[in-house]
Amino acid sequence: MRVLQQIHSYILTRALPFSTLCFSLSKILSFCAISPVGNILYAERLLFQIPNPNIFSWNSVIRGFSQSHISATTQSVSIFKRLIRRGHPNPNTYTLVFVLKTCSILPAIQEGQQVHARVIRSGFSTNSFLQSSLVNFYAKCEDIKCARKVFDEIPDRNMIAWSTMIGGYAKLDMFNEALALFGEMQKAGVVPDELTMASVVSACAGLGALDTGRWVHAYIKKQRILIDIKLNTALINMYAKCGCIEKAREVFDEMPTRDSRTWSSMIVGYAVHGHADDALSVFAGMEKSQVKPNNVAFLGVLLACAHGQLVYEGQKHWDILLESGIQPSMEHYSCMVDLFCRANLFQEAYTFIKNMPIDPDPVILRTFLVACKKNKNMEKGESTGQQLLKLEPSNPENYALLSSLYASCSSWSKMGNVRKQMRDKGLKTTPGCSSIEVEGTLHEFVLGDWSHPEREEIMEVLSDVLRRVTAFGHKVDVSEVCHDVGDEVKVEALCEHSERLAIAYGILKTKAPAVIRVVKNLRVCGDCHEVTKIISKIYEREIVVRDRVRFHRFVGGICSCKDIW
DNA sequence: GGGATGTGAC
Repeated sequence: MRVLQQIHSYILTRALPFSTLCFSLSKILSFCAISPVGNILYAERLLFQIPNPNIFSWNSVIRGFSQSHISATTQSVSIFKRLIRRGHPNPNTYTLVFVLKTCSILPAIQEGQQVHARVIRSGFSTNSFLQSSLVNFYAKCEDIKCARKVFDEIPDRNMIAWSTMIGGYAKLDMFNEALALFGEMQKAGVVPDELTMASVVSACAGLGALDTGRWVHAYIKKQRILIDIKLNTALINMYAKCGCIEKAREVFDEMPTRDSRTWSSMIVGYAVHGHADDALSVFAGMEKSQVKPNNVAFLGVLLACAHGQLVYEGQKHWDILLESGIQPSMEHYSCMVDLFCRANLFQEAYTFIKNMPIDPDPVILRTFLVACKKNKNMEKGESTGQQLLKLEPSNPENYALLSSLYASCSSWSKMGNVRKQMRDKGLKTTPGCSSIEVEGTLHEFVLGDWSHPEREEIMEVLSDVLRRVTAFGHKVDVSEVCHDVGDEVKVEALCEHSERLAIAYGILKTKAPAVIRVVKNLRVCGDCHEVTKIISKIYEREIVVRDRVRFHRFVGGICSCKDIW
């Protein structure tokens, strides 16, 4: 940089002709216009010293700002606007690609749309770089329909265009669409690269589609597609999300180098599988290999401690988090509250929430409300519940939780009141739902829906499971679930959880030593894993329960109870 | 002379 500045002053002092000056300065510009921000600011100053900067000079600065730190990105668009106002030189395809990139990062929807119009007006519509850039821009702005429209209008789509569209779907949780398009890409005979495959693997993870995921992994190997850190990380995540934590570990172990995302994926994978000790040892390994733990790694380790009821370890890692200089997010606070609540440290949870520097969000309040219910603490529970109803008056889970608090304290009239409020507002809770794949067919179990053709047999297995688990010495806790029967409000002691139905079905349908994989659409409790281990011993089946809480964030905290069985 | 696509989360 210093050398470049010297060359710059040399050019100025020699009073070289304008044309030479412009050309030399644009060379300097292209070098300067690479991060960090300081260089780009220098490049920008240079740009406006040139009497008639050519398009290359403009492009260098626009590109430089689009690749720089996020805070300087808007500068990229404003320099483009300045170029347009001047009226000369005319932006070329490179200019528009750089601006579209910026618009997709910000995102700047209106500006991007104007660039799109300019692409058409300038007759650049057939430029493949601009086509992909436009698809990417609309996908990043979450206007997936527009992205698809641009994509469909490309006559000869190259690999990047396919890859961009597939990635766009995957980012927006449209996993089925992503996989379907990948199928079409193969039909079209276009060979994907490792970036395409990362999106495809991530789509399999999102769907919990283990069979497809395995096939995709084999395909990557067969096609000799480069498996880099990012693709490996996506594979770890996919296997972990599909309930195959051992395979996730295998991929992890075989990696030559790992970055912070790789480590945190493995930690989170163990955490959600209830393998608290493994999560802790991977975290320790991360520190040892001198990869700085990021916020997700801490999130994973705290989640693992909460699930495994490792209060001491959780608090220890909370202190490490504070020392690391990472600003704890709401999610980190949420994990700590969950940690105390699951361990039944009611007072600690209360004090922790009170001392938080930010106001607790609804997830934390729900977690605490469940703890209030368990401790039959009417006073704190009622105020927490009211706080929740104020914050989220349209979330049925809040009403359900408050009413079950009243039920636990036998305040039937108050409970009826809350239920009535809920009815008057037309709110209904989403029932828990779990699914299991048996011989290629997906069976879904929705709580309260007993229309399954084999319900009698499932019930038989279920009572057998309950009897044998109790005999094994595990304390079977029965949760109270409120049921509306017409106008009459009745409390029934039920102990229904949808993953139990799915597991029972798995036991009914398989013979030892089958692997039973269940995907639950709500958060799985830590205790569930413990009891699942017992069942798998009794029935000689390997049972894996994975949750998909990512898609149901709004119910966070609702399963924060120990009484899964 | 410079350009488009990907991974983790309560």
